[in-house]
Amino acid sequence: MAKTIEDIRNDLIHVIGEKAEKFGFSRIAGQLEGLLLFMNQPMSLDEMAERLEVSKGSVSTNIRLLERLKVVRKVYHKGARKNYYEIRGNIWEVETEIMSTIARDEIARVKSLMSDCENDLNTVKVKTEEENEDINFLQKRFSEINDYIESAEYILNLLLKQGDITPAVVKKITIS
Amino acid sequence: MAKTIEDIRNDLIHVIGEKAEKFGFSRIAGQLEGLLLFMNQPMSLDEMAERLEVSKGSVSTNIRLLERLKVVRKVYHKGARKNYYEIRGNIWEVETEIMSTIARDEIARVKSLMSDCENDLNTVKVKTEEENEDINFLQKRFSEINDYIESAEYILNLLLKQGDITPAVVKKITIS
DNA sequence: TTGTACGTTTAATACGTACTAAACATACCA
DNA sequence: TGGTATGTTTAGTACGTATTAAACGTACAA
Repeated sequence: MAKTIEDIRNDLIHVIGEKAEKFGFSRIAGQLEGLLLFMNQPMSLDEMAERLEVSKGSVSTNIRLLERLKVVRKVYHKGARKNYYEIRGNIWEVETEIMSTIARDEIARVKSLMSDCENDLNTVKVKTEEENEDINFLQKRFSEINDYIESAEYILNLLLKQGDITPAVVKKITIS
Repeated sequence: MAKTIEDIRNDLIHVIGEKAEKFGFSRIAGQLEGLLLFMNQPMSLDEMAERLEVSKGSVSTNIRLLERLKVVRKVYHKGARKNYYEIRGNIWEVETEIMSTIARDEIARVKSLMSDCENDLNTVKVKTEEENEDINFLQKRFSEINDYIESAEYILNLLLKQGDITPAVVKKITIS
């Protein structure tokens, strides 16, 4: 028995839902992204809830998460009280936006905490030779981490500086 | 009251533990990575369990996960029956290994499922004009996704082809 | 062969959190 | 003003899964 278009759409939505879970988002957030990616029309909260068979509350919460992440945006229908949402760009734009948001947040978190640890380490009163070795070792690690963070930021900025990255542009990336 | 070196090490282990959870690993897996990163000596299962105050079973399971991910490796102590583990490289090597593993696995998964969906779409019997538009739209999306995957693979291969990526090398990455 | 020291596996539990249903808030229309 | 249509918040529940404790397997030593 051949699949219908709706069957295939369901499969696609499911794939994106699982992808979302892998990257730390809820299943429904991913399914909403998938739904709007593979429907070529904006949808209301009620329509999305009905289509995915989930509660309206979940749709409300998760669609606003996607809005914050710049994955979807509201689109205004003339004389309609409902909110309609659509995907914000093509797949490349959406995915890189998500990725860079995750990366930026995590880099900021680690950076701040590492800085705290480095400061703490400077206040340690060294008594034994063993302690001294320990401190030197940790300082070597700090230096590695700082290098790593710097590199990650470099790549991130490189990609973000380009306004509109396309697959064609990506192939121009080289290590000279 | 100033912190001791062990206090600072605990903070560091905690940071890495949280990082692991953000990227879909268990807290203990991350804490083990952190522990071995910030101790400058190999440790046995029992030592790790005691130091982190977790069960030995958890350490066993999670350390083998880290071994599979090439984050840690066994190191043989002469005439010792215990297994000792140490971190497998510097922070850059460990982190990029983890990242590229995650990326490679997810790319493979999506690639295979998308291919299935594309095949299914070709078997759909088109009846209405509306259905035809739907199919064209989905095919446009497939093409976007394939481009995206191709780009991701390009970048991944670029990084992996270099045997030993260092922060200095990263700064040579440019979009020409 | 038996005992001991280790690593692994497993059954049960604990825990976080996504999700739902329902109450609530708000805006628009009659 | 009241009534209806919409979106949001929240308290409770369900569910997945990380973790533990204990049983188990295995290899070495005496």
